[in-house]
Amino acid sequence: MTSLAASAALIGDPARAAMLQALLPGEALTAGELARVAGIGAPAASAHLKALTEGGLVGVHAQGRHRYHRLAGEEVATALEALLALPAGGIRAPWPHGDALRRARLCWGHLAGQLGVGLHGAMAAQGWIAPAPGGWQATPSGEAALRDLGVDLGAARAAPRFACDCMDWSERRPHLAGGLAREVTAALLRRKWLVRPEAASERPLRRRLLLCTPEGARQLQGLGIAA
Amino acid sequence: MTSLAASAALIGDPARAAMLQALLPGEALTAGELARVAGIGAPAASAHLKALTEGGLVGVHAQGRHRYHRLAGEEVATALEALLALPAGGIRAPWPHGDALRRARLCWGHLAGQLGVGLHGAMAAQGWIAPAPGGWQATPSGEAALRDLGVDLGAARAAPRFACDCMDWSERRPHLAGGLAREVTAALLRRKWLVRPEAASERPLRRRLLLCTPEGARQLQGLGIAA
DNA sequence: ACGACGCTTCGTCGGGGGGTGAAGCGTCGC
DNA sequence: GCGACGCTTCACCCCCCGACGAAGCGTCGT
Repeated sequence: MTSLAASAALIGDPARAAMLQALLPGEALTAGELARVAGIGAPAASAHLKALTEGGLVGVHAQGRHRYHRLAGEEVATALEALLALPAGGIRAPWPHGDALRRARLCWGHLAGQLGVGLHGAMAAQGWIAPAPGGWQATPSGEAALRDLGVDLGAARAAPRFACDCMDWSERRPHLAGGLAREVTAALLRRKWLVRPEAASERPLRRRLLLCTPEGARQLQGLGIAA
Repeated sequence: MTSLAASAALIGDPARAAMLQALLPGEALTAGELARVAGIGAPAASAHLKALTEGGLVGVHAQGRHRYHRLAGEEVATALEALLALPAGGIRAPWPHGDALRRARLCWGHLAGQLGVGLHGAMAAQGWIAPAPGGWQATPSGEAALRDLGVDLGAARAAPRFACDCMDWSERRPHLAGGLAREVTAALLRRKWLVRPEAASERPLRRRLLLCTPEGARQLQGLGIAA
């Protein structure tokens, strides 16, 4: 079996693909979480994760009775994103976890989903951020606008990365990540433009759900972010 | 089935992967050629090609009783290259077609394989070529050196693309493509540094084999190309 | 020390997908 | 027009892979 076929076959199983997609944002997830994401039982998930690990696509880190899995490297994320960019039969498969999660959710503490991608585009379009080596920097006018929004730029700069792209698995386009993205998200939550649902379900994906308030929708639309 | 799993599963079959790999350089191949490359019968190849076409990975062009297949687009090549860059079990699978083909072969009329990749690196390292939008340009000193080699730069510039990168599937690194690469290869063949084997086998891959003469190995080594 | 919990391994089963051979269809060459 | 040729479709078979249940192992909480 050639290397190409082996790698692709590893990703090509629906359960493994769901796991990898869940790992794409960079978070490390436990075997149980990945089993629920993939919609399979623990034994099947264990077998899949073993295959992914032995295939060099996933790295494992044992911590107590949990085993945390993450993508093995940058090339793996690159390959997954390249595959996500393919037409795949021409029809975008419906995302099984509902529209709400696709609309807005947390990804490493920052906003992802339609709103995350929209926010990224709007910030770039309005000149709040400009490309910089390894990511983005804030422009002077952007700093002023962000401060008006209540963003703590000092906290944002304290993060290891100020602002960089993070592939959004539901939108297939990058949203903003890094300290800036986290602080912007925090500011939007403080302003109650976004809220976390009351009863966070036990399902890991649901725990990341964000809801956009009517006031938030109005304000974000005013900033040029498509509702 | 999510889009990721569907695309990857399409590539993940050994026969389909072999076909896609054969199409990676950009050449259009007939169903029969692809069947031989994949080592399967015509019916199986037909089914695989139908799946690849319906999946949007491959495009078809009927010409007489032949049906020519090529990769559907740039994104497909990108995805394949990203997958080829993965460790795939940590071990590079042995290339079943022998070392000779990996060492030097034709790819769209230009040199590929170890020598192709090495030539590309040497030309860049010695400042013969410099990055340009969409590919490479020849520097003044490079033009002189190339003319000394007997390269017809006029013919090279007449090609639709002068010089650009082409992913080398055996080396996993780019070699030089475009009009310049084709003319350089022609010059090396004229100088008998490279020769085509006497009896070109009927197997399509063997038809592209190039052999490096002792004189050629010496000369190329003098140019900084690893033997 | 005991049970609860997370995860893995083993054994077993079932379904789907890839393979071939035979047949059918359209195109090329004499 | 006839066979040769390239390719596709059809029917069929078989193997492999992924699912689950039960059991085992190690870790955490009390």
